[in-house]
Amino acid sequence: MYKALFDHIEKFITLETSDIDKLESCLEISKIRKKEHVLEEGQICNTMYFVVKGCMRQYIINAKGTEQTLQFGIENWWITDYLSYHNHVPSSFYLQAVENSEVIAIDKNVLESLLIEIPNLERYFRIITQKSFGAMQMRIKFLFTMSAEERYHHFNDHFPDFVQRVPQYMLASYLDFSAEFMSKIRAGKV
Amino acid sequence: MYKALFDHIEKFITLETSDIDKLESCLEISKIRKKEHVLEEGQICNTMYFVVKGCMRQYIINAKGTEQTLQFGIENWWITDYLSYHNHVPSSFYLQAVENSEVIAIDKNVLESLLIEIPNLERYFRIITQKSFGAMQMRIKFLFTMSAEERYHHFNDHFPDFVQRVPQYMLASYLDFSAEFMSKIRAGKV
DNA sequence: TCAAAAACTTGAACTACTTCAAGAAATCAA
DNA sequence: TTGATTTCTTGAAGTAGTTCAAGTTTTTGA
Repeated sequence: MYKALFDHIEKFITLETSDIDKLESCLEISKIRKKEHVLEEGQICNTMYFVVKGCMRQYIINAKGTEQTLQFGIENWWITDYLSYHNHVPSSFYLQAVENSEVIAIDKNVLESLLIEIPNLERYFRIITQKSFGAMQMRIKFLFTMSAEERYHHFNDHFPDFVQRVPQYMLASYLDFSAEFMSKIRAGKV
Repeated sequence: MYKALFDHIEKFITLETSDIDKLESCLEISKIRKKEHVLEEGQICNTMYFVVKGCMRQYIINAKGTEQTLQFGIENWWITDYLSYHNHVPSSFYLQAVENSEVIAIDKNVLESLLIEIPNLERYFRIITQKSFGAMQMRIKFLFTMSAEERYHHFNDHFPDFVQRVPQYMLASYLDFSAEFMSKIRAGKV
C-alpha cells in the first residue's frame, strides 16, 4: 500500500529496515474524491502529499474568476505549497484532486522530526526537490520560448497519455493559453 | 571571506565546529568578471555557485537570437542548472556574471561526499531548495495572472534597488516581455 | 435512463503585446 | 577624452493570442 512511496524512495537512497518501520508508522493513506480539495486559498499548508494513484493539481482563481492550473501531480509526485509550508503563511493556491486519487499525506511536524531522525530521508527530499526545481527551470524556458501551439504539441508529444486524462481546459491553462484557443489548435484552425 | 555562506547556513541549521572546518576546506572563492560565463549551453553542469557578491544570471538564446534571462542570482543565492547537474546531461542554459562577482563554487563530487558526511548540511540544502521551489511557484502565478505592466510594477515595488542594478533588457526578458515594451511602460506610453 | 451539469467548439471582434528600424543617450575602454 | 560599444527610446505596422456569446457534445449521478 505504501509500496509506491518506498519504491520511489529506494530509487534515490537506501533505508535501514528500522527506518522503514519508523517511516511507515507515520504514514497514512487517504482517498480524495475527484474535485475534493486538500488545501484552499487562505489556509496554511502543513502537509506534503505523495500521489499514489490518480492526479492532483495546484490552481488559482484569477481576476476574471477563471481557474488556472499551475501544476499537476500524478503518480509518484509530491505536491504541496512549499511557500506556505515553510513560511507558515496563508496559501495563494488550491490543491484539488483531478481524478479520484489516493495520496499519502504527511504532516509537517511529523515529517520534520522524521527527517532529523533519518538523515537519509533528508537526502531523498533534497534530491527530489532539486530535480523538481530543474524541471521547473525547463518549464519556464518552454513558456518563454515557445508559442502556444508549440507548447501544446511539445506537451502532447511528451505526455500523450496524460493529455487524455485531464480536461482540456485545465491543460490549456497549465500551458498558459485559453481553453478556446486550445480547441482551435486541436482543430487545426490557427 | 566564506562568512557570507556560513552566516546563510546558520540561518537554517547549526553546524558543529568540526563540520565547519571540513566544509571550509572544500570551498574556494572565485572572482567572475562581468559578462564572463561559468557555464555555457551544451556543457554539463557539475558545480553549484553561491553568490557572495555581485549578480549572476541564467539565460538562453532564443530562436530569434535574443537573450532571455530566466533567473537572477544575487548575494546569498545558490545558482546552477539543476537538471544538468543531477541528470548529467548537457545544459540548455548559460550562467553568466551580470556584474563583477564573487562566488563560492563547489564541485558536485566534493559536495555530494560532504553531504553524506554532514547530514545537517543535507538538511540545509533541502530547506533552501524547497523554499526556492516555493518562490518559483509564486513566480509562475505572477507570470500567469498579471499583465506585462503589472509584472513590471510589482517587481519594481518589491525590488526597487535590484531594478537599478541590471540592464533593462535583461529585466524585461526575465519578466517575459520585450525590451521595447519595457521602455514604453516606463515612459507611461502604454 | 434521462435530466442536469460539465466540457468542448466556433466565429467575430478586439487588444496586449511584438517586431522592425532608426536614432539618442549612456557607459566603457584605451 | 574620445571613439566604440552597449543600452534605451520612439512610432508605425503587424499578429498571436483573448474575450464573448451561443450552440453542441459528452459525462455524471440519481
